[in-house]
Amino acid sequence: MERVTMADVANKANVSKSTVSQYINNRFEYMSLETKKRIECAIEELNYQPNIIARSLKQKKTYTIGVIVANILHTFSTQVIRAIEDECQRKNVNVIVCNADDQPSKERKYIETLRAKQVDGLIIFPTGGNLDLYKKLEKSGYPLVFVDRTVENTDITSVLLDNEKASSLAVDHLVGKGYRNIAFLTTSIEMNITPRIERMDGFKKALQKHNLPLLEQLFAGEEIHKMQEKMHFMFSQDKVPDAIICGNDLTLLEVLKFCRKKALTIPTDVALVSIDEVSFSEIYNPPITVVTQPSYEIGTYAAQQLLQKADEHEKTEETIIRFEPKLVVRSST
Amino acid sequence: MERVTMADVANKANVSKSTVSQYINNRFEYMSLETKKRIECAIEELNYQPNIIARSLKQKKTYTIGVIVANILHTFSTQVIRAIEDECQRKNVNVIVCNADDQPSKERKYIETLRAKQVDGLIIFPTGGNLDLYKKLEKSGYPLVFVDRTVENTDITSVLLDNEKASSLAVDHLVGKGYRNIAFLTTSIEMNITPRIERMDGFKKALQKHNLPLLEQLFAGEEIHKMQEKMHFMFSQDKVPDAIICGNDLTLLEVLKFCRKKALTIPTDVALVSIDEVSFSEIYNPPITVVTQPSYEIGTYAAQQLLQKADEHEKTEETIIRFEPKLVVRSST
DNA sequence: CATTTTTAATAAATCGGTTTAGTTATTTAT
DNA sequence: ATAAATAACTAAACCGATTTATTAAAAATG
Repeated sequence: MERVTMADVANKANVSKSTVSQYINNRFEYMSLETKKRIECAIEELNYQPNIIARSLKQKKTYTIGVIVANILHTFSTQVIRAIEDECQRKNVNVIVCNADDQPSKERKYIETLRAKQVDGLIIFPTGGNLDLYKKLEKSGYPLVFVDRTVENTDITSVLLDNEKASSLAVDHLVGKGYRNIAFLTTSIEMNITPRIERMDGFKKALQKHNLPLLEQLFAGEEIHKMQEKMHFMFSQDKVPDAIICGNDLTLLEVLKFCRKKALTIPTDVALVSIDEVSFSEIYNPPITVVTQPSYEIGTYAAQQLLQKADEHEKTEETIIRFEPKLVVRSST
Repeated sequence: MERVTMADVANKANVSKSTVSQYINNRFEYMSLETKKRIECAIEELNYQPNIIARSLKQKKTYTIGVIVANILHTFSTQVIRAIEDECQRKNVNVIVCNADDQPSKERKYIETLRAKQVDGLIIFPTGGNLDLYKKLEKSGYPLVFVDRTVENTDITSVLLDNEKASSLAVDHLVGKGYRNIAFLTTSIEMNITPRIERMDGFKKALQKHNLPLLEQLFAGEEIHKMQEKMHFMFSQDKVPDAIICGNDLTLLEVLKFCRKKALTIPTDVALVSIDEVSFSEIYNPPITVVTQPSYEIGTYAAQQLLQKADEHEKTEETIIRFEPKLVVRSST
């Protein structure tokens, strides 16, 4: 347990700490070959490993970034995180992931502890509930990138999907297939969460584009545990939907649960399109048509943006970067 | 960006750094109420936040643990991680999660960088490929807990499922339902990975218990990308399986893919039991019978064990802790 | 009133590195 | 032969906290 320090190495090799430090940082210019070898041996023998904490303190860099995800349960979140981690590993940066569980208070706490831990920057899937903090971070020039969602009244770089287009792709496809009573369902839109709002808007615009009526009972943003009830209501109206667009993966699960309960056959009783990919879309009976996000690209791009900011400490010009959704047609439509 | 330090607060409040430190650590005993208030104000005004890096350096504690998961793609892994994070949050400890991607070299690298980062302990889903390092850590008394897998020739605390029982539950159930040609399929068993080996063994023992023959062609541990081929082979033999036990969730996905390709109806053509829960088991057509692990309990327990070791720095007595699997019968059998 | 104890606070060492400004000794240039 | 340049190092300050030993003043005790 007794850790070996640089001083121990210096002693053993009969040089000063400074020289060992030079060695550790691969600055061999001012060091004889003989010295270099002695240090090498000492490190080997003592099994020395530098204390990164000490280095971080002096250098004011931790080579660590934080990721605060609003809700880790979304498949999209996990994929983006995966991409961020890969990109950071390439750049030799560590990642600490925190899940805010959709609670602004948790998000706030994580932002604060991660800053206290001196992480070099933050990638946040913002809950939207901490505008003051976001602004404070922005003003202080702290490296910050938003993913999946934007926050109004800030100029923080945000990397996200062209959500309206995603809805439009789904609607175009369904209309093309002859469906006319298209419903749109998503998780709660109370909190002004970008993708939900934009996908809903995109849905409405797309319906208008096709000259389809906008029926109140055919779209809803509802909390997950009230969704069954909501669908029950939808299907008890006179205009029963012949197709449903699920605003995200969690919604899809609820819709499938409902279909199973009501013994609705897909796609004959009702067609289904999910925005966001799910693990089982290909192997489900029937396989499910989805609009996918390029989540890996989004994550990679976000990480690159952040690392660039953390490195150069300059603002990058663009503030909102949109990625293109893609329709993958399967048998649920 | 210019960070406020304790010295700044001390200046503003007209006290020494020491006193501010006492304040930060809630040791108000030797401090007048007046001083306390002055410090409070100064902190408020300057918006001071302690630098945890500096604290860690002195205290030799980072209040951070590392989790190195062999393969993050398993549902089980993500659930365990979730539990670990929850437990650690309760104890005000941060978690850094790393994915070794089943590669011992990556695992080694992560162990080393996390140690260099001075994390207070490690929870590892071991790849099994770094015995020397495991032993070194064990010998040095470094807090360490294994999850999901054990490693032979070490006495490192391991928290895992009673895997043999899991297989036995599945077999008992299938035999009870009248299935006789039961196949067992899992991902590669080359690397001696505990759950795969034990589940396979459990499967064989259970067959023997029921006096069923052990047919070579009805069990396999195969790499994921060769699995379709393997199943093709299985189903081209004279004794075609009437039931398949999937050794884990990734295997289940492959089996379902195969069933879809070959238009096999579940459970009439072939019954299915999956060891490990998946997100879609309830909503699949048909819903899938699974043997679940108490992954949340496993994760919580592992975290508790580790935090205890990190705190008290004593060995806990038990080395292998097994949790009970549970059969959840659905319509795939 | 002198002495001890308690209270309230501080100076300085420390953690384990990095970095800057020197210091020798040797070599090269003048 | 002397000055300048270079090679090969090192001492000491520093990062921002914690902690130990110490001090000065006030309060309690005999």
